Amino acid sequence: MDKEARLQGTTPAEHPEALRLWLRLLTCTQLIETQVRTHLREQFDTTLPRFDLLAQLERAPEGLKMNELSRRMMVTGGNVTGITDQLVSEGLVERVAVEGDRRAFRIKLTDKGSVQFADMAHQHEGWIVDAFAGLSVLEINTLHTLLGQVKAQALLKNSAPTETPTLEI
Amino acid sequence: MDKEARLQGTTPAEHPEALRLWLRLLTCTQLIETQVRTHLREQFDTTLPRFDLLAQLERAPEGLKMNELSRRMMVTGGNVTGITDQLVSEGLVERVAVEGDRRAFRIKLTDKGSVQFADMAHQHEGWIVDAFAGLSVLEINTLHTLLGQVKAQALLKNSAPTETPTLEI
DNA sequence: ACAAAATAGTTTAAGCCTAAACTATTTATC
DNA sequence: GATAAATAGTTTAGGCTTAAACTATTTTGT
Repeated sequence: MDKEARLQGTTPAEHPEALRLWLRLLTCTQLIETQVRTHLREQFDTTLPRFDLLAQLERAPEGLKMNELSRRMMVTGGNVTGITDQLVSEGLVERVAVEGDRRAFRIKLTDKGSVQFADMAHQHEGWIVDAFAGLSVLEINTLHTLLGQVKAQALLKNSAPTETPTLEI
Repeated sequence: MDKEARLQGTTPAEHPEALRLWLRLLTCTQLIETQVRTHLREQFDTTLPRFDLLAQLERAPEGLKMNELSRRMMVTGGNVTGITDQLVSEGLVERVAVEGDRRAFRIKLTDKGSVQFADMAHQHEGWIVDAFAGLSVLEINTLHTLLGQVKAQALLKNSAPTETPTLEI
């Protein structure tokens, strides 16, 4: 928390627009997330974090190390350990030893996991398209661009001086 | 889940923009939320759900019933029970009997809660202003409007046929 | 009036998530 | 080479969240 940030932080009720936007952003995310969670539970008897982990692995055919998964999913390492344990016990992912570093290993999708994820991902895309069905492609892209600026600003603050999360593609 | 929604849902990889936007929306919300949680913990030794509950009460001087709090906070009743219990034990809110309905009561801010919240809310606004410091007021308002359309669409789907959440002001 | 249904709120079991402390291994430094 | 520091991952304690089952009370329908 540097001095400039603290000064900004103490400015009172001067920008009601920002607060209003934040509440709306939160509402939108929460509404869509709730829908996705419900669909995942009802149609696939699974959860969003499990789906997220599989989605990360699907884009990394050679597998990912735990700390890489943790960074990309933007959650703590301990959290990834727990979710991975479950997916391993369900036979959807596996831990593979890393050559030359006995501390680490890579998490990889199994064939079973790969098949199962493909089905879920297909449905998932439909739910998301539905969620934004009220917007034109142009509006969607405008939103994406503006949120890009929000993201850039947030990354400045969000410590992690060495690396940047890549939840997104 | 009506037939039309299912048909839309099965449309494959036709709108990559929607998925991309969703991931970015999620990233932005998560980054800002993490910052707010960290600030609340470090500066006030409290949590976001506790802050949220107080914020709802602050706008309702006459207090709110549990189901009303639950609806506005967009969380389940059981959740509100737990958070309320803590805030009661900290002396920040109180349960007040409702005239003529022995099942219900109102949750109200205590004087202590009111004072404590005022301080937090002031800081909180600063953190949020900082989070959107990369955008002009015009851009903030554009985002707000576009997200309004997202919200409207999400509310259509999000069941709750009788009432609409009001997390926002 | 009374039984059935609805409503207000709580409890329970299970999963998610975090920060902090921990183990094991590797890398850096002298 | 021996020690210190850094890194990879796990464990632990505690809080958040949910869905479903539960208690108590009120409303509805007859």
